[in-house]
Amino acid sequence: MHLLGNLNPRQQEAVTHVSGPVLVLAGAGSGKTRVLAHRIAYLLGAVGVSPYEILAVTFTNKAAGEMADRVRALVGDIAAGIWMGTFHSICARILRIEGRRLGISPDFTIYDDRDQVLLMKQILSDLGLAKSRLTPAAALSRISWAKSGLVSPEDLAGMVGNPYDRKIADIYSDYENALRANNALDFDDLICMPVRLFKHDQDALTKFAMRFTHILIDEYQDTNRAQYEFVRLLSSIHRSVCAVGDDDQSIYRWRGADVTNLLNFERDFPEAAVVRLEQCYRSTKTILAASQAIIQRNVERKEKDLWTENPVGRKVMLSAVRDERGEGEFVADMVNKLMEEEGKCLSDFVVLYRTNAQSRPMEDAFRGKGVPYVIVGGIKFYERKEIKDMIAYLRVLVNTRDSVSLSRIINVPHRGIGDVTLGRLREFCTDQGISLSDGLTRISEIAGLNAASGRKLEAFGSLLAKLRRESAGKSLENVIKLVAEESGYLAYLRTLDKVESIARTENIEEMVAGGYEFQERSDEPTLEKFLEEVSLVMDIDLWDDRRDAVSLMTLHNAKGLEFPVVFIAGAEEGLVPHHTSFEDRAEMEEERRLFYVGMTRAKERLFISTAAGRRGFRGWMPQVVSRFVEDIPEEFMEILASSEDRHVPDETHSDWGEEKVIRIGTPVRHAEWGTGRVVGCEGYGKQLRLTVKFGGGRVKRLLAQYANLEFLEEDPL
DNA sequence: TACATTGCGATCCGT
DNA sequence: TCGCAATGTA
Repeated sequence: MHLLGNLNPRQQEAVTHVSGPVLVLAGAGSGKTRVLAHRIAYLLGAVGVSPYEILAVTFTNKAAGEMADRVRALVGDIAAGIWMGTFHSICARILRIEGRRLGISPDFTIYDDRDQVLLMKQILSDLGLAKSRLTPAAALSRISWAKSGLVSPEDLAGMVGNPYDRKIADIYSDYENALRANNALDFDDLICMPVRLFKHDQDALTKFAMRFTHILIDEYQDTNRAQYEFVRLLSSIHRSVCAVGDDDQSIYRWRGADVTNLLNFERDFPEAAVVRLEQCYRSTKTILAASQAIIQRNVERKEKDLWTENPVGRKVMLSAVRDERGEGEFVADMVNKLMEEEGKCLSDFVVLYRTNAQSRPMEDAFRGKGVPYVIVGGIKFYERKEIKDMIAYLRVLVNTRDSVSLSRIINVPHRGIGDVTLGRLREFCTDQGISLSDGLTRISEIAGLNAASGRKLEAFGSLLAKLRRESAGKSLENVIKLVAEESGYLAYLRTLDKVESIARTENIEEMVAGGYEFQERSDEPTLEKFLEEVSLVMDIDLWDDRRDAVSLMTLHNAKGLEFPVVFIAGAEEGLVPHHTSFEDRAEMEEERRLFYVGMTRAKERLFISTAAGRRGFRGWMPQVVSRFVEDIPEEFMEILASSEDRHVPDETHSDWGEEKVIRIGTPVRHAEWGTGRVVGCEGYGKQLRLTVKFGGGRVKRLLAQYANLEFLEEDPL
């Protein structure tokens, strides 16, 4: 039958075991996406399950869309109506329907981190903590940790022996009240609130737990406590959960993900079948072996035995470059070379890095060499100032209680309403227990307000009333146009200098187009749904993999993707592993998994580059090769010598002995091996180790102190 | 009281 | 490099 065609026996088992819980331990490239798609198709086509009964959770919205396409290709339109999406989008959907049971109005706003910080600043200043060492972001980070672990303010306050948390608990409590007053939810709320609903409202739980006879969850290793609880509750009746994941690819611990959800699946569902997918269809034998050598150094992991029938392929290439510019040039040159010599096309390549800041020099090199590229991530479209402003207007139209958005736009464009006037309005509203929006209708009652400021507030109030009146019944596209025009925002942009003005006006036009596109595509093209989508889109969702360009993204964004040729840039101590992880063994293991995820994205070719130094915000910093590279056995790796014109600037030196200048590319002579070149440099001081490539292709790793190397001033080659 | 300017500080990963 | 807070100016 075609629903099982081309699946190996393990995969078939994962697809056809539909009578109870299944844990699918899926190694990198083992075809888990196919398994999930086939399982859904099998449920619909062979078992006769209604699409209405299926809930499928994916890690990105993009993955959900692709899953839907694959299922449709297998069984056709009977797949329509499946609930498929990320935890956040599925939970938002549940809350729009059932939120009222928790006192959440369906027109709630979703606050992103910028909104959260603005709200938190207000709270800290109300508590007299504005000048304290506690930053809004730090408080929010602790609160987010609590929420994603389902820890309430009371729980947090009760945690013994932590005075810091006692203080945070008060802030947490105020923060929650403020969110409710604003009719707003943060990202963590989207998950916790349905959990709270299901725990306290048996009717609501029964309704959904009865409905979803089959639940599938991808990337289960990266679920957090709240998401785990959500799944546990929803599956409490039918117990038919199919969890797919790989503990070696858990890379979101820092965001509250808890890999024990995966490791303890069999404890939670003792009747579970466990299927291991260990045949890798993606990578060459060499890439697989090299990546296994690295991940096997982790202590906290399940042992697995991945294998492949793919060819041996080429060795992993390590390129030692001078600095970030040299790295960019190396990658761009190699892209050109492989396109010319091996017939690769632009979309075959991806460049992966640890931090978004690394994209800049990479872009410069690509632009300089005329290689088309797309960047995934960085500054999001919806985070641009003018777009956030427009969204704030739209939010205020939908949710009149949203004071964070209202504060954002009350003086944008300039209306002569400053901090003092806004402060008086805010104070009045807090006293009266009303929203800022309601306060605008009672301006005459506000104490200490001069007549001019009062009139300005009045004018802003009537603007909002007018926008509300005129937007009623209009299409999404026209509402956005209306707001841009009537608010004076477009006129304001025209007063800016030319370049700025044009770029930002274009962004607003792009947003109008986005609104039009949304209303064409969505089955429910409301302003609420549009704002929800805008809040929940991920950078990777917007990435077009068919576009004729090299992709640039972070290692995190690469999860779940694959490419014929992968470049991992910045394989250096401090980047991967990131310096913030040095002190913590668990975090270090996560860095290793991250590097592993990057390596296993590659199908045919894997390039790793490492720079001798980088120009940071404090000038030139010497860099050291990542310990992960060190763990790749030499038989799987080939070191590319750097070209002759690459030199480390003179200020770079080891602190070993006298100040010797060690450059990538520095010529050396050894009594036994003859002349060669430094192609890599690791460690500091007495630990300084050099990788030297000698004539005849011999590569030696040497402890510099004892190597008896002669560093040559003149290049003999 | 609002708005422009300068200077400083922080800068991982992201729903 | 960029965004924001303190400071200066209208």
